[in-house]
Amino acid sequence: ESAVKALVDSGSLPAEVLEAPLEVSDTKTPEHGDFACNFALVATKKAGMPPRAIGEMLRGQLLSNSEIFREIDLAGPGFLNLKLKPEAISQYVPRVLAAGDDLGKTDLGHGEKWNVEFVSVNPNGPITVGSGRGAAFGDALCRVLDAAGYCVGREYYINDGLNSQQMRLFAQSVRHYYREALGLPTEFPEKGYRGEYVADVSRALLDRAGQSHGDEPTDWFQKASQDLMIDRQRGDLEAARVVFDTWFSEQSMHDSGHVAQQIDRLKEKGEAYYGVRPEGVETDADEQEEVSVGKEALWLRSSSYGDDKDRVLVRSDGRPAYIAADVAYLQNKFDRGFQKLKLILGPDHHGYIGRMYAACRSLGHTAGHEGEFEIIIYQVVRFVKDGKPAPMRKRDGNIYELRDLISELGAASAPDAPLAEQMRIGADVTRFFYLMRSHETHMDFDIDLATKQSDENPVFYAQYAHARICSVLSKAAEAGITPGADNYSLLTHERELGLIKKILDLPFEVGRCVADYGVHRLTTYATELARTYHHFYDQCRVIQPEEPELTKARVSLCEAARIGLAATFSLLGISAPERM
RNA sequence: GCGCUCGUAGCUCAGUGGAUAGAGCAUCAGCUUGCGGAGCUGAGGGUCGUAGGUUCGAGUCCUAUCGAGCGCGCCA
Repeated sequence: ESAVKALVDSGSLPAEVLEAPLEVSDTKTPEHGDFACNFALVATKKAGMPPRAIGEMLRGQLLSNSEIFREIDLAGPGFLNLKLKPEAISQYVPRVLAAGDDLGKTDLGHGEKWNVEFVSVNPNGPITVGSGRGAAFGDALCRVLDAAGYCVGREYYINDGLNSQQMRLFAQSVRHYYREALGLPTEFPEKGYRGEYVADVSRALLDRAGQSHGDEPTDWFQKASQDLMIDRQRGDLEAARVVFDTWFSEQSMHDSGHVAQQIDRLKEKGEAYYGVRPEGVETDADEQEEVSVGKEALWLRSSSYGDDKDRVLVRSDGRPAYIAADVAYLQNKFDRGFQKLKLILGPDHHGYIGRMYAACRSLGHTAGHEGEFEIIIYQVVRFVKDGKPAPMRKRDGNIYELRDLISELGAASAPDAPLAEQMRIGADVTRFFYLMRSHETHMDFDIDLATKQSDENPVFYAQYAHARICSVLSKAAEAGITPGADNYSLLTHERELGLIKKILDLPFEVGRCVADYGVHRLTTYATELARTYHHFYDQCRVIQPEEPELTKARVSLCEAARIGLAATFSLLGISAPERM
């Protein structure tokens, strides 16, 4: 940049070129040097000169007053290929050692308070493999945001509203099994929940609360079975190493009057009105009946904030609709001091974005990628098991649970290991597989393949590199050599320098993940870093008694690579084993 | 019908408007007096769905179109 300025100052280039963006990027092939600069191409129009002429001037300027460039080539249509002196690269090794576990951390976020809500599965079933993707993605994103200097609150919203029809149906299903176990007259509710876990809940209820509740109303069963289900969900998520700071109850906002308060506020602001469904919109039979009674629902003016249509806030029978609690919940998060709200939702929530953004705007807040509130949708993951798609619905009783996926993958990878070790490995593999793909792309998760081929799993490839380094380091330690060297300029081998550059990419990758939430890049990075280490290891023998200085420098580089791998694993929520 | 997402190697998928589009798996051929061979080296494999457009330059941005998935309730 200063080189460009100098050229402008000296009159060689017109001032307009300062408006052109200056970019320096990695190169794809080694012969293109360490970094490439396309400025000459970008600036050619502004300068009114051919790109190669600009490039030549820039090259001369950079070489004349720089101590870090070894060589600069002008290539192709006008790329500047910058080659750094080895010392300029190797000097970063001690900095990585000094950073240690903090490698990759930045202060991009300046401690800004962010709320990230994810998973938030209704408390009427265990965590499924479908929600597992959201769990792994949300958790990894939080880890990345933490590392980037944001103050992150991880939140789980419990849909425990007593007016929820789904939850009432679930409670009635539990009640049926409970009464059945006691021999009381009962009938399975229409469209009730049939999964095995429903009977589990009723049995747990018998254990915990005793046999005297057969005549309790649905409310009682809803509260009791919710609590049991939430405990189970929490356990499922912990098996995947996903933990939350806050488990927030929807019902608590109804109880405290917060929901009613926010509804009143919207009415006062003129954001809501009483009325019947607009003409020309289809209504079903039940609704016709209700409307004919002459009662009116309260509508939110969401269409004036970008939504397709207005939404019912309070039903004509006086019960608040689901979105009322959502509005109140949004406001509640802002009231708790969060500056930005992120909501991670599954692929069946596309239709949700418009109304939620509208609701947010009606509260006087901004929404969207740059706004105070943003919804991030992850795409479907399809599971193939025993050669056919695995169903994940809750009501057909055939649930594929996240917990089972973890234990299956763990058991397949290490059949002889103790259970705890299997669960650790299973969590590693499960998380890595979920995170390998961009959250915004559809993905297939082939269980048969993941279990059969687990030996050649990319997660083991990366972890193996870490274990290998640990082995080398302990071997070095036996010989009295620990990380830390006097002369890092001995690191001049192409693969040594390549490894250092790859380690230094980590903070850059973290920054990109924050920008577009593409945390899957870290799995790619982990694989690349592991490969770069294997390449180095293959050609550069680390421990050489006859070369004590070089050995010390290389041991230090090994430690730097270990730090880089461990930091990446930590961001992904994957373990960094010292032995495999 | 409307909206969102996706379409890249046999399969699953990476790819920051840049140079010869990459990885894993699968297939084939090699590498070990030595620090962990769960590794390394090499080969084959591509009309980036299709057609236009934007520009010095498009897998990437825009438009259209075809195909696949998901969503569109006074359910949550």
